[in-house]
Amino acid sequence: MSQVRVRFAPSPTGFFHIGSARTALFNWLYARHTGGTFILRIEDTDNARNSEEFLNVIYDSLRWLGLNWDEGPAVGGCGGGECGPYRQSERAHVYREYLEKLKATGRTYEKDGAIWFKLLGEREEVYDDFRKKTVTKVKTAPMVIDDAIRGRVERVEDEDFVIVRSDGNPVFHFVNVVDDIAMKITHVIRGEDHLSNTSKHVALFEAFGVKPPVFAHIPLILKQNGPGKMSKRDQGALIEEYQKRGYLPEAVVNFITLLGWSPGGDREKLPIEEIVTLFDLPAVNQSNARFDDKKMAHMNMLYLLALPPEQFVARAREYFARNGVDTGAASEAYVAEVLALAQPKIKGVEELPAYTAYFWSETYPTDEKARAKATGKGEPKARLAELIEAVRVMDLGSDAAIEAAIKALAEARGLGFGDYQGVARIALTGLAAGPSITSIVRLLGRERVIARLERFAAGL
RNA sequence: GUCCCCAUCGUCUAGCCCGGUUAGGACACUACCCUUUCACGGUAAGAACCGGGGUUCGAAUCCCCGUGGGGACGCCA
Repeated sequence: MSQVRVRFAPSPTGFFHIGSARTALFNWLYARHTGGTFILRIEDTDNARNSEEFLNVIYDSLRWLGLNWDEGPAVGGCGGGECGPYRQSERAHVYREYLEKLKATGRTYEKDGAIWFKLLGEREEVYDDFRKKTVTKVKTAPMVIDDAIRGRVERVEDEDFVIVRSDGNPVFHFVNVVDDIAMKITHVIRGEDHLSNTSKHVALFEAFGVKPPVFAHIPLILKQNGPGKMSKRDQGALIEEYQKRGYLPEAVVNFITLLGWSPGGDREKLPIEEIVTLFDLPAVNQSNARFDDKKMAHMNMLYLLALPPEQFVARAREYFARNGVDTGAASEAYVAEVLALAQPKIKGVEELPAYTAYFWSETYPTDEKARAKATGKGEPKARLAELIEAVRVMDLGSDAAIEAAIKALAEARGLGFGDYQGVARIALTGLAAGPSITSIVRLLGRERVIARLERFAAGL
């Protein structure tokens, strides 16, 4: 059995979206599963839409997701290889060479300054009512596509098509096939939107006298709301966005793996090594999947929860730095402790700034609804006054000590812990929800706690 | 319009290939439990085999038709 060689061939014409990410991922998984080679090829044949910025987004997103390429543009330790260059804009000489080969077989002709690929068969002029023009139809035998996911698919290709534009630039169908031949690609794993193109590609492979690779057309990702496939403009479509929002790449990878593939049974969260072991083409679904941001967020939470605290803190710090979240004069240890406290409570790192604001500064927003609710019943002023007195002499050395002190206070008055917890929380944090009140008191320290309680009581 | 692909809870899916299940899990939603708030966790509930024909003792599973969804029909990729 020859070595598996797969390629991911994006074109840098826009931001890197989730559909591209999954195509890249499935190619990568298949390469890793089979011990094959994962090639990155940049399809930047001149169309005036390519940009260096988008190219970097591709590199950046792939690396963030952990999809390292074995051959391709040399970036950050990835890439290199025998079949370069890997940017189509640098492969003009290859296309010229293959074009000559094709010309020699008599399968090309010129028309309107462009070079066309000639199909074999009887021809007739037909008026196409849909496209409102006369076209030349060719009676050809159906092209057979051997698809690892869909089985045998037949499609009739019945019109010649352009392979080199009148400006001299070769067209996608041509360069795609030429590069797949030149790079010895064995499996073409791509989105189902290419299935209809595949008959063109098979015709080209045959014209070159090359056995076509195994095709594997994976289902599309549909937009969450409304009809159609996910596009770059849809909510949650861009990989960059998850990166910015502090999602864990492992979680994103795990989630998109599950869009169109399943390890079988009840399992969903599984380490990438295991996905690599279990992944195979025939197990890929044939039906399109609708994107679901809630489930994505849930997967992220699962990974966040499982992260060792030091790692969580490191990621959170990085997020803070990137987003200019100011932790004031807080010490490293204090910041780490606050973040670790938040880890099991939040769904995503992006919630952190709002969730922890009161730990960094004396000016933090107050949730007025929560304030009204917390102070609307009982005797908040009295509870606050009692608490202030208690805190003055309280042992703040541990959560347990604080808890014991508040419980003792409550008991002495025939009240419950909750009678103090509620007002204390809104006074100290401005929020209805958060970490345990004992931890908040301990971390804030006596002075700040008393000051905040007094200030809050004065406002009642 | 033509061609191609697809069809299990609202969503992602297991089961389908190799017919016999109380059709399973997860997200979301609801209730309850845990609890010091909020989460997490736990328990429970609701929720699906697109329709119609076949084949068969028996069909989610095999076949056909319909319908629905998606894609392609560029000198874009």
